[in-house]
Amino acid sequence: MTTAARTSGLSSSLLLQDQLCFALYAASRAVIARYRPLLDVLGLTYPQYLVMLVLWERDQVSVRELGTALQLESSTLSPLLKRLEANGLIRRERRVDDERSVAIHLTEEGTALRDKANTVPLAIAEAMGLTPEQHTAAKDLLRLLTANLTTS
Amino acid sequence: MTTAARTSGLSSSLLLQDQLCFALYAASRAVIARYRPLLDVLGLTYPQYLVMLVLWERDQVSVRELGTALQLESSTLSPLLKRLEANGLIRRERRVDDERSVAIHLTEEGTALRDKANTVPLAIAEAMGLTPEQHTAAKDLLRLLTANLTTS
DNA sequence: CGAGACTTAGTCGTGCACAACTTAATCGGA
DNA sequence: TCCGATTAAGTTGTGCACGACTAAGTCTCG
Repeated sequence: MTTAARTSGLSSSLLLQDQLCFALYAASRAVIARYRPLLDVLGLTYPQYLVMLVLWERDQVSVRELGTALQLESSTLSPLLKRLEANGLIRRERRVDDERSVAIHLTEEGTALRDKANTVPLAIAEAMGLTPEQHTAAKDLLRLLTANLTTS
Repeated sequence: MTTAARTSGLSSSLLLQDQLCFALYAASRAVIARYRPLLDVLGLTYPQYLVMLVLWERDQVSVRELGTALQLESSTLSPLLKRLEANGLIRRERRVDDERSVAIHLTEEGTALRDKANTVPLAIAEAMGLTPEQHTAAKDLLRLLTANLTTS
């Protein structure tokens, strides 16, 4: 343990409750659990919902672009996208200009689902029960953390 | 959208990057990805590591107690514990006083692994790159968030 | 031009995560 | 006492996540 870490109070113990990593893991699952009943109504899982968020924002994205946005591998996305296609929410088509690439675009049904999803973010935000300041602080800290962990 | 939410800037948009939930999900996976190479050396996955943390803290816990500590179902823990047992780190024995319950306890090998794991928390804390204040603030916010989400 | 390097999706295997359910043991009150 | 309710662990099925790998298309440079 470095002097800096010891004097700063940075946890280097093996106690579960000391660990930020566990707080993160537990919080993430708790949030997803809160989403579940709301997303069940829409016929979506949580990762599927995230894919739909990207598509509602910008249609016609490649699998690779989705992976960049969500930080997911094609080995995760390919089966997930197949399920979304089987459920009639998206279609997948090889790009004409680059046949390695697959363009994902919304069906009419997929586009329409956006209206039903409109109430979800606020319902979750309210269930989180954080003040606006806490909400912003948490988001900023988590983004910083992710950036630190992925850019080195 | 309530007036409070609108004026406070609480996100009710469907933009991926606005969402605390996504920041949380991405950060959690980024942390686990950082752990992976360190835990590979110990022959553990991340959830297995969490179980070992509990056992290093207090041996002889039931599956139920593990589930309470880690917020995991027996349907997640039972197969995980089987793998830990197959790897020689733990043993499972039915309690004599209550045969519904299974006591999990460390083997010699499982106990010994603790020494090798000692360097892990600090390595992760340093990779996170947060100041002690940010680290504490993040932990506190995530605990508050989890508490709010699970107690209502 | 043409061969090797690179890129893009996708498959496969392993290990969570969780809902729904089952089995077995224990408890608790009439 | 005994029987219904409760509790503990485990099974099964579905859907991520990710590493390792494959197949096919594109690029690049000699």
